[in-house]
Amino acid sequence: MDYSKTVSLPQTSFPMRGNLSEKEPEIMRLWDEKEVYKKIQEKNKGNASYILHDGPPYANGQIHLGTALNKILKDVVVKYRSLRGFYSPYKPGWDCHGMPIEHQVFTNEKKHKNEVDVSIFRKKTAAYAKKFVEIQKQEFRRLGVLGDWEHPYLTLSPDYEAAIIRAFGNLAFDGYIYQGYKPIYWCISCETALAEAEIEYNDKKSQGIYVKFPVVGEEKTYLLIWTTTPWTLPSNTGIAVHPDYNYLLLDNGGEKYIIAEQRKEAVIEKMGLTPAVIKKMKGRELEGVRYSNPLADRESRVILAEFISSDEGTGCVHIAPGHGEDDYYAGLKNNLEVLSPVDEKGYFTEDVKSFAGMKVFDADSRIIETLKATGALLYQEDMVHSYPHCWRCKKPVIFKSTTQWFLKIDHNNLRGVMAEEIEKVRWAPPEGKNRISSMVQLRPDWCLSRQRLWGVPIPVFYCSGCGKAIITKETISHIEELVKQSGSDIWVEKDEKELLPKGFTCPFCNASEFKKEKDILDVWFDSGVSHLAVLKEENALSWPADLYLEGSDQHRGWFQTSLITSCGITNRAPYKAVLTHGFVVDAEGRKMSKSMGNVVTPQEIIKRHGAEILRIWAVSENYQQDIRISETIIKNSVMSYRTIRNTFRYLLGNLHDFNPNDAVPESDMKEVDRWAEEKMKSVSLQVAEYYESFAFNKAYEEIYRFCNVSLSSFYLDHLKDRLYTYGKHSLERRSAQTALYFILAELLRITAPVLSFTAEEVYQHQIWDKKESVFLENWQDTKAPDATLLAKWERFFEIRRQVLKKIEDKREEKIVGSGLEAKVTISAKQETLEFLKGFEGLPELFIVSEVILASGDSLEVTVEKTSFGKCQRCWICFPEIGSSDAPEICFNCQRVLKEDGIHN
RNA sequence: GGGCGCAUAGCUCAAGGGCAGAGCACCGUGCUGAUAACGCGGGGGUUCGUGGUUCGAAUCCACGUGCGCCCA
Repeated sequence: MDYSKTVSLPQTSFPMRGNLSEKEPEIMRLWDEKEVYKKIQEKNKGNASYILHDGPPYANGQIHLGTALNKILKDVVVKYRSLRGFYSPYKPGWDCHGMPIEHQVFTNEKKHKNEVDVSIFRKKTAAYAKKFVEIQKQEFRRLGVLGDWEHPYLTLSPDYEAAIIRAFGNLAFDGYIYQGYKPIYWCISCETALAEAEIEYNDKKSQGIYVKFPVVGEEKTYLLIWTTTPWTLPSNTGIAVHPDYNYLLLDNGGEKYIIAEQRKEAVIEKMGLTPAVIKKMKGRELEGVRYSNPLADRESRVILAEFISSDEGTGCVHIAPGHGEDDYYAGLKNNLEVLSPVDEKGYFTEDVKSFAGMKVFDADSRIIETLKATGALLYQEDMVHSYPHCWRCKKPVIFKSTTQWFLKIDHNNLRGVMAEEIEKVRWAPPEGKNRISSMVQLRPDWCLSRQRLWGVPIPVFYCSGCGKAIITKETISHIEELVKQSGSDIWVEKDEKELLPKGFTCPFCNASEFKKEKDILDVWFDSGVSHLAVLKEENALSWPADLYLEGSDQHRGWFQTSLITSCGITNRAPYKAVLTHGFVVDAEGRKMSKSMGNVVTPQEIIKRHGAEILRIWAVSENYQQDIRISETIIKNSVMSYRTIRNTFRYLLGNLHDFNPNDAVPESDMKEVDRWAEEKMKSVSLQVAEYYESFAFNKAYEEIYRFCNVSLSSFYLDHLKDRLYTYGKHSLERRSAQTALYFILAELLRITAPVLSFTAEEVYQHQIWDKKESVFLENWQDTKAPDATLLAKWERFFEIRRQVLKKIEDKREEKIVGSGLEAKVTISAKQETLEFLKGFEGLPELFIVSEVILASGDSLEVTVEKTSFGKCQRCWICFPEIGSSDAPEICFNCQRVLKEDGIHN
């Protein structure tokens, strides 16, 4: 007889292979159709809330692995919290204004800033941004991220823009906003001021020149300076020396030079000079020394500064406060004049007589010629150095001074408030606190002005009568209202009369004619007020956020801009905790770039393996460092996915004829089944702890090891006999199924935050009572596991390992094949024997046919081939097999067949 | 150039002064009632390098190299 027909083998329609790239979209449809996200919120409404505020990705281009990683991590956090019963809505957002989009649309249109109708152009940039919002939205959803995708926040929506205007107004009323003349990065090609974030450093070829600045009143005595930007020399209004350095007066046969002692060797060697030292003095002694500018009819003086390098130059530093940040601050301290005789396109203005009309970079060589001609040039060399470039057009930028709007960081002790608030925030990893602290300590005022088209206008009017800037409660709330109704385009489309309240007159001079500001706000201001525009505006959300979760670059970006606006307006940080992750790099740890050809996209991984694999990758790496990705790493994720999937399949398959009503009370369960439940509980608690502390890789590993080690290699393997060959309704089989059911339900819940698609797929395959989605389940508050029981079994596993090893030895000797052919003899001390006797069914636990216990001095395991015959039904060897009572199958199986009504 | 951080098996991660470990991959093997599945066993390490502290260093210190982020 074919006894395989009489055993209870696993049955399930849950396929072994995931076929994820096709299956996942089906599951997404299920989530959509059943409105799972909405129902999760309804389920948890009224409970304690946990708000993760989404940092808005920039609505430009398709998502990359970095954005995918970020969204997956956020999703894990939110799903975990939601399963735990927290009210944890997730409202995704997008950053929609700004230069990259503007630049892209200009490129598409093949037009320049000055050739477009601003109003029409802004419609195009808006359309462009919205297009990518849709594209990215689909891509994010494809990752399995649940959220309020129907109602995301967009920084270009009228409500949001109105919130920006209001935030700017509030900061202005409190005195944080001022107009300043200050050097800023300026791209002469894009004709715009650039934020620090818009700068990238690349190598640039420059002329390094050594220039003699004649000391007034001293015959043929010169301060020797070194610069790599000759064009800034006409704007020189000071020379800085370090107060503590030694300076030398050198005699080079007629001419005398002043340079720092530490720079002497390097400088004279380069120029082949052999001067004599006439005098040595401290830098501070030089303060106030007057000199004349070889390129301008101007006298200036020597100042002191600490930032002077002893590694390059001459120790005498050319200061042009209009063309450099250090220069600006040094000048500010010493009351130096700020000159910036350069127009928006980078041409010298009439203020520079000899070079007016020349582009600054072109002027370099003319200036060098002039210096040469007048004998002011001592030395000249080509050099390549790291120099700031525009991130868009990749051309070198300049420092240029213009009138701009600033947010003052030291007003109202804002810097101090920020420092205090930083202390209260939980930074993960903790290094983040240090990082943002030092940045906040050192950061300059925030330049908010951008000379661009695509953004929120700076809501300021200038009185035509007195020229003063107007920012009043009246004007701001009027503009805010207009923007709320019509969007910020109204600023461009309407004239001043229409943008101001009826009959508005200048509070300073009563005039009634005004000019509106043309600049727009830095796009970082947009996202920097999201906590106000989104968290404070939406009833469903709350402020401050429980968590911000972004890449570590946002210490300088969003974490900081949000902190500034929040502390400025509310005196508090907008977040309670900040979690950061590193950057995605290739297999060798190098960053991905098109030119390196090492870019991996989420789209291709999803297509080949499914989003679930990407989710596994995201959580199984230690995301606080750089996160590598490669074929091998993805293969690893695929393999571990299969293991977990198969575990689920096996659980489902062995529960096909089980109903929760069949569950056996705990007191009637076999001890090993109780062990399995206790083990599950301990894993579950551990995993919750890991989720709680954002240690997702540890959570995943815990789950994986449970499936692989506890279940697959021991518990499920040993259970086969009981599940397959015992009576269908027997207590033994039901006891096992009771444990399996418990484990399946628990495993689904703890796995769902990560393996969302698969958990849902499994959940839908359950045949008993269930909710519409696994995400509508509630995480059970697990009781502490029975530690004594777990410890007892740990000791058993030690012995089991030795038994398995001995069986393997005999297998190599070709004495046994299957473990069921083995007879195991364990000799040990009495205590150990007693311990082993405490286990019911040792042969089943070792998956062998015979276990003999014998006393001995120490633990010793011997294995031989059993002399019994093999039962044709359960494959275990029994002494009765071959006898007339049991020619083929064992007594147990005979009884089972009778019980189950099967006759042979 | 400066600040912050990272570096342990082919891969992902443990061990934070006391024998360098797990899972995967790989190799071998068993089973054929989880079968593109499952079980068992095995090999695999200059703990990035150099120097120091220490009875003892992957671990602490210094310097260096490589990589990443941020800044100049």
